[in-house]
Amino acid sequence: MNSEPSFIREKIVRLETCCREHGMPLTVQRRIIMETLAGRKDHPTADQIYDVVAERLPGVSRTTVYRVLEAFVDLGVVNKINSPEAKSHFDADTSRHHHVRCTGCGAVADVHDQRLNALKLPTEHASGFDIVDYSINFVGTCATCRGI
Amino acid sequence: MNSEPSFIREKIVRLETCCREHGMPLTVQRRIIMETLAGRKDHPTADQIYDVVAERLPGVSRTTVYRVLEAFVDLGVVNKINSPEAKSHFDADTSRHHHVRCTGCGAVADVHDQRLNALKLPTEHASGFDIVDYSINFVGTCATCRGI
DNA sequence: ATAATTGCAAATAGTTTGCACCTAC
DNA sequence: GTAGGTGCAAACTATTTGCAATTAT
Repeated sequence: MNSEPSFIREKIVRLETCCREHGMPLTVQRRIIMETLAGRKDHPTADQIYDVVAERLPGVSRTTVYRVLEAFVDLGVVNKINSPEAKSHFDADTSRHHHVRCTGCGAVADVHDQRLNALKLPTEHASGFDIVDYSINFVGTCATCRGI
Repeated sequence: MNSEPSFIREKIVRLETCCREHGMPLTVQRRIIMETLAGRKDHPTADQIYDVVAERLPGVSRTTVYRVLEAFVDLGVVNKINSPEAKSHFDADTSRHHHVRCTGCGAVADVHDQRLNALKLPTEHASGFDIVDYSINFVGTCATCRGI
């Protein structure tokens, strides 16, 4: 219908590089799963991605979607997001950013705020952890759940 | 063997109050599940709690442990912790604190640091969320996984 | 007394695995 | 050509549900 947005293209290019570096073939499945995930601003579950992918690629296996997403996480091109629900959510945006979760409906939105990216890492923490990164989970209520 | 540590007693007292306020009977199961969870510094899963509780209370049902923990979360006396694994972890410490997760083995430790509790909440966020709280997930490597 | 909770058994949701066939390089 | 990926069916893990029996207040 129309040409692909540039941020999706960039993600695919990065994936191509990554796959080549790791001797992993870039299959149709991998390409389409990445295009699908990169095109979304929410943080879909594996199953939600599967549903969309299955339309463009009839016959894909749910298994493949799970495996490919896991592979992307291992490659570092996709992040797995913690959620109080049982299922995993995925995010193709691997730059440092944070999330707000609505206590009402569970919706998640990104929080991009430079001031939050300068947190001083607690180095040499008491329990002996070597801390390298962080992300903040904000908790609140979304506009819909506040009844606005 | 010995008397119960005071922080466990305090938790139980708080639970008693909470149950009374909500017209919920304080059953043996609830008491023991709370004692078990409050006595631990790691962040056990429902199943891990079940295993311990089952020793003191032969015949408890796994179902009950799941239900009771969920009830505690609803009461606000226990927190459910997000984890990249499929299973939920629980924490009887509901004061504001943060967590570090080891990328190697998945171990989680608490991070208590006053300086991290003064973060300015992004109010009236672009996406219309009303933000009321937050917690920080640090990511790093634990001493064991660093091979120390 | 009685309203709520518990235990059981069975169901469900999400995810993983083993293996034969297929495909990108 | 060949290493690695994919699809299928079945297994598995974590969690939930309906319901009759039980218990705290």
